[in-house]
Amino acid sequence: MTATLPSLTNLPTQYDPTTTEAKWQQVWESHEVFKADPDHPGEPYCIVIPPPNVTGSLHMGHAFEHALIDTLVRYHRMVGRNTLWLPGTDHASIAVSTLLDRELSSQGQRREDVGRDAYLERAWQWKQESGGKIVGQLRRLGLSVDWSRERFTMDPGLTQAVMTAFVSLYEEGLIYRGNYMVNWCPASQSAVSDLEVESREVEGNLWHFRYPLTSGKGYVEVATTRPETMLGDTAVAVNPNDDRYQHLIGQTVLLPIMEREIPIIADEYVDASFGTGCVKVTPAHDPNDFEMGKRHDLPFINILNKDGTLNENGGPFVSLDRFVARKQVVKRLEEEGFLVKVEPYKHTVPYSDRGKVPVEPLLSTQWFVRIRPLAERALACLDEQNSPEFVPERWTKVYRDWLVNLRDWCISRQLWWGHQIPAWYAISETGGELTEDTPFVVAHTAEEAQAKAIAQFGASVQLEQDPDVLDTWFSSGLWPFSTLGWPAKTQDFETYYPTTTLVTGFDIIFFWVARMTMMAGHFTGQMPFKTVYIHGLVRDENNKKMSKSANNGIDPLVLINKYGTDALRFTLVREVAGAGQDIRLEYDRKTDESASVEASRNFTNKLWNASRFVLMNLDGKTPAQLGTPRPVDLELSDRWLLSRYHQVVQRSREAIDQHSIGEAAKGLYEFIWGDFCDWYIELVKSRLQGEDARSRRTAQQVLAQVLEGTLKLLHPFMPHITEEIWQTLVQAENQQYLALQAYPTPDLALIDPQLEQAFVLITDTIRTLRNLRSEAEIKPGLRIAAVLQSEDDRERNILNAGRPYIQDLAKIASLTIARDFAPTTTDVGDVAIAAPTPPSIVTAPAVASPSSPPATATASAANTDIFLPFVLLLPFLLLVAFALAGIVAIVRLLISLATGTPIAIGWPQPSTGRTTVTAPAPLPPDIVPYPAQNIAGVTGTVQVLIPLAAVVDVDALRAKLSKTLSKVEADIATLTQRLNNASYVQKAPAAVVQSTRDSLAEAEKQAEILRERLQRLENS
RNA sequence: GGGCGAUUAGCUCAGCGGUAGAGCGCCUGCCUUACAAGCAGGAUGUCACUAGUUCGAUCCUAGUAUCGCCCACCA
Repeated sequence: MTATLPSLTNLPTQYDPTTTEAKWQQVWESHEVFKADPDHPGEPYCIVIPPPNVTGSLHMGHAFEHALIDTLVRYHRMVGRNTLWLPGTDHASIAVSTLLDRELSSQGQRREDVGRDAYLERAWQWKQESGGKIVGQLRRLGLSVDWSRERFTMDPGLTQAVMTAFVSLYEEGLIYRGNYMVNWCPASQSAVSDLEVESREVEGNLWHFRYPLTSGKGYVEVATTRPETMLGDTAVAVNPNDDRYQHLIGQTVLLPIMEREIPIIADEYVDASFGTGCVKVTPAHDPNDFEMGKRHDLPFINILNKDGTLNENGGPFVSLDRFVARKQVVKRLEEEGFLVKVEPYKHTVPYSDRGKVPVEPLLSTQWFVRIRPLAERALACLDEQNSPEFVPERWTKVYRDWLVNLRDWCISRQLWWGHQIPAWYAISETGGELTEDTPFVVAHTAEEAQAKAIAQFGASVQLEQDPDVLDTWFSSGLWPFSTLGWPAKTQDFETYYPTTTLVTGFDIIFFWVARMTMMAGHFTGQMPFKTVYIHGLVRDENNKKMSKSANNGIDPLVLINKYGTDALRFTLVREVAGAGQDIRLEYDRKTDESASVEASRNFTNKLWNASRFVLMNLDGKTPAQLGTPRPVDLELSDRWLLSRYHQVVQRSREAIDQHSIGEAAKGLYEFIWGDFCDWYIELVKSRLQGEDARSRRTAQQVLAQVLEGTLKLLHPFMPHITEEIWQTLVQAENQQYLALQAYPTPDLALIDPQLEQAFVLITDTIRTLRNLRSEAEIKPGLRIAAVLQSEDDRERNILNAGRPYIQDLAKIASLTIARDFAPTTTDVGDVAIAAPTPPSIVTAPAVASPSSPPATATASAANTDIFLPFVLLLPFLLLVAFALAGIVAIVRLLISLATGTPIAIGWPQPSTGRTTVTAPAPLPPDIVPYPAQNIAGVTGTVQVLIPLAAVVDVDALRAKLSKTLSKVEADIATLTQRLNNASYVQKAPAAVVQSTRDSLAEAEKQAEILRERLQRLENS
């Protein structure tokens, strides 16, 4: 047994998440509880983890995302699906390279100094040592992943998949190599993809230059934000329709400094209305100019080295850094009179995502994926089958628009850590050097490449593998199927592919989701997942995006250590009701406290203590040993709780099925804290302590049954605490886990809205009584008398059925339920002393329960504080009442008493149950005298009175009644107005109109009661 | 320049055509034998603004404002 059954009396009153969570994480993993089995019955349910970077450490985004995924996965596992959640990590080429390069440079070295092999050795060593950090931290989240299937993007199997994909795409002409303009990051000295570039708005300048016409007849004026690029200008362009410059087209200008004669060309790209309408053209350093250069067959002059310094084409500025050169170019142009003006100019500059420096558009030879065919296929799946389906739906458009505009993908990176490109160059064909024109072969392995090359170039061929590695996202794009064994047709792949749901953030739709759908569409012929659940970001306490650079991250481990994993997870998940919305996490950086996580922690504690209470009252029996309660034994509160329970079962399942995970979490919170703890547990206490063995047993059965079901319902959200309690509750044998139990199924026959509605009358009455007590400052422990009056038979029946509950929870010693008050007010004060001995039948309900001491005892206890003559007077008053009441009432009472027939109540019973009410009370007297001194409230059409010796504060009471009355009168006005509206009555649904009529009737009754109350107050 | 989201109690957020909800915070009273990480009671809102649709709008439509995000090659 994993959870020893603790001595119940010694269970701590505070739940300790730390040891409990560590214990279950260890047990689940070591017992391989979440190991998937392709032969398991049930429809497969598979999620692959969005692989975190090996460089990473756990941040709040991970915690949030994994909390969501784990909730889904655990739920579906319990629902009976054949479930696999596959974990793993991503090699993060650029991030790791940056890290290692920095380490090297701190030792005064560059990666070239140590060499590729040694560098990679360090990288792997680093991966072994610190790469596991994130995985260890993930374990603290208690995820139900299958660790036996953990993958890393550079595992042999996944590398095999990458090679297969590359070679196949190459052979199909979907990968090509060529000299094109790429985004060059001078910091990492590598090409980066369009996606790895972010635009930043900067306060820059716009420099205006004059380029003299070669003809000597004047100048053209151009403007630029990057003056140094003028060194590589090879043309000036104007719009072909720009009348101002028609005569210049075809002429030339003399490029200052470089003294190069360059043509004036006409190109549609130029916007005649912007600036002077003349544009300098630098085909090697600007994407638009590159296109113009191609259109007009201009020379491409590269002026930059890989590190961002100027090369030999930079003329006098060779080897200067690009930004130093910029200043000097401007200075020189100014000196030579070519600078027209400088104006401040706000514009966007592309920055490298990783390197955090401006990228340079640079011509270089790179590998590209021809993206259109792949994108078109993904688009077809989306348009024809809405696949994948995005939740929330609005992301579909974002995804779609991106695919439509997608351009070829540069996949080569001038780095060493990653999948080295499987292309081998026949350097022997180009004098032993690797040049742009060196012929090459593409192959899965070096051996295969050798064979291919020999066939092509002869036995003496010398090969050299392409030094570059692939963009990390190339391998990530294969993740949903490479992790399942592709390209091999493994059983895992056959069973779990395509996966079910991908859960990720919107920031990753382009990077990852689209790459996966494109790759999967091409290689597997289907979309890799059925749905994509897009969640929002976790923002900090100031609603700022958490980021490393802002240093505003909130460490999940700090909160886990303080409040527990379950509390943190529940907080994150319950916040997410509006799916896809960002969530804000409350946090105090001085104390590392979070009010919202604390609230969830308090909830775990509430569950813990409620469970303690149940366990302490089951006589050491398990739910199974106690068995299911017999329907005939179920009391009103039992049936109410079961109705509430089955409703929450139904709602939880529906909510999770619709990805409304937050709503499910909140529903469970309310059920557990509100229905189960605040009401049901309080209601059964007297039964558990009482002498009615059958009632006690039934209460135990219901408690046990509902607690166990609730633990199952809550388990996907709070896996540790529920497992811990459940193990104890059921005294689980070895290898039995809550995580593997069946998720509850609602029994719709037990959901009884009418019964719940009736119960609300009882709870509202209790609330009203408590309210009155509180306002009259009656001591909380004091048991008092109270009168409930309603003309409605049904209401009185309900109240009578709920009599023990009302007496227990509102601490009422003697409760009178009356149809009406006697027409005369009696001054009861003096008569009280002379009251005769009470007939025993009347006080029976109060005496029945040990928790309700006899009225006389209460009254004597009350004497010290508030004199309660009414209690003593009751018998006498009742005699008066009998006299005043009609014969009918007496007859009814006598019949009821004589036959012992239970009083039927006015709502339908479950088909299985007998129509009984267990409340032992006799039929209440119909008419009672009106207590002269009292405080009163109203709920529904029930008048609630507490007789007092003296009303403490008449003014306060009057004010309160007046306030309530005016509120009710306002309601009456609105409702009347609505009902007087003919088109409303005509057009609105009948049920709505009826409920309006009911509301009006009730409001009018309330008003009547309140007016009468006020009237009596004035008279007293 | 396009597109998206948000705007509801002091704070964090649910809700959604039929008389406004929760948690936290606040006020009052309680160590009531599961829980003070708790219990009971209480106060609090022009549902951003303006028009429209509707018998009826916090909810639907169209604008406006503020905040935030994404995308975009105007030198």
